[in-house]
Amino acid sequence: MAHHRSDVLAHAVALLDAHGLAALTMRRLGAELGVQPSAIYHHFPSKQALLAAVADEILARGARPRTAAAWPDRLREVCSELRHAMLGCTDGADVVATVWAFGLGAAAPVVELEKVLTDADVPAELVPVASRALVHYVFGHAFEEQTARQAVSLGAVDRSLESLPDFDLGLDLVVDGLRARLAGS
Amino acid sequence: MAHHRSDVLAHAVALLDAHGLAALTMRRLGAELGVQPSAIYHHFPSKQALLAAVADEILARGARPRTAAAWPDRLREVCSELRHAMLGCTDGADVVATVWAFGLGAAAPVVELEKVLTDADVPAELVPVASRALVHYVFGHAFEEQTARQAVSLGAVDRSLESLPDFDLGLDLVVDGLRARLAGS
DNA sequence: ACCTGAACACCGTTCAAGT
DNA sequence: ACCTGAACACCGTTCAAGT
Repeated sequence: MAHHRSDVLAHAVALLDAHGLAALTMRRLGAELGVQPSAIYHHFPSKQALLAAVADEILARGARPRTAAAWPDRLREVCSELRHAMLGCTDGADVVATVWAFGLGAAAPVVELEKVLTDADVPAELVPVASRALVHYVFGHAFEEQTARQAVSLGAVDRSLESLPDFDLGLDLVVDGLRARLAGS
Repeated sequence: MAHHRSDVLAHAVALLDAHGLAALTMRRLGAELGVQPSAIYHHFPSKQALLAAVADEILARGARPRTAAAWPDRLREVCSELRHAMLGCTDGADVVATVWAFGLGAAAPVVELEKVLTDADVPAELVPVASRALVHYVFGHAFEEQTARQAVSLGAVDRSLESLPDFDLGLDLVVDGLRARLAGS
């Protein structure tokens, strides 16, 4: 039977979540779909394009309602959603951060952060810097957490995970820095 | 003629810098050394172990003298050195961040940041959070900058690089957040 | 100590051809 | 529109054997 782009994408996300990025292979994905590897190229021009769609799907699945009113809380809401969306899928942080850095997708969180900052009357020249500083922190934190957990479970390293720093506290450091800058202007 | 571990490592770094992570292959590295791929396993137990050594070497080559006295400047000095060390080698940010997250190496910058923070009488429970927030920012920023540059030069995407945010300004956001927290205690 | 040679179990991508 | 089958040019890793 014939598949659609959405079928291929759904199976790709399922494969990623079940067995990690190393297992998300055009050949394994083909096998999962009962199809030759080359058939996937009818739906996606390259593996990179497939991964970009996977990254967007991971973010879409992590969407949550917005409730906060004050801008610091709105920033925390967006960052927290981004973090949980990535942690919700095996190797999610790696995939999303890479796709975003390549400029191929996963841009929604940054766009939303920029909107929140603009709404908060943050000076225009500070908006891109601040929004990027926030996502750099979120990506870095989630990537470390996810990778360290895998390293331990693979037995590659005997690292204590208790000392993994608190996400919210570090985030507040950036938010507070921004707040201090606003108060001073 | 026989090679030493240091020869293999030097050729690995040269290969990475010249052609990127995708080209740093056990087979290509063997060819570069005039040796069978399997010979490399005499010097490194796995490619992961080789990459860990490469990451440490990238950091070692980027070492600079320390001159700052005040703790905010000392933090900036360490972060700036880390950033330039990674940007100084093709795919350096990717390699260093991944090795560090796996807990296999590249730990020196975090250790040094923790020392600076401790010297500055930052509360002990804040030291690991703050040092990690700083490296998460530096890794995220450098990875984006390096990856975006590659994407553009590969023609994979037509993204303006002018809007790449200023590194120091974003870093000051985190430092200021830390400063605000100290003043409040 | 350092390396060869061969094998095993894989990759992404292309492309003519089929339905 | 969606897929097959075969090919091309690769991967990391293991292991017995050589010097």
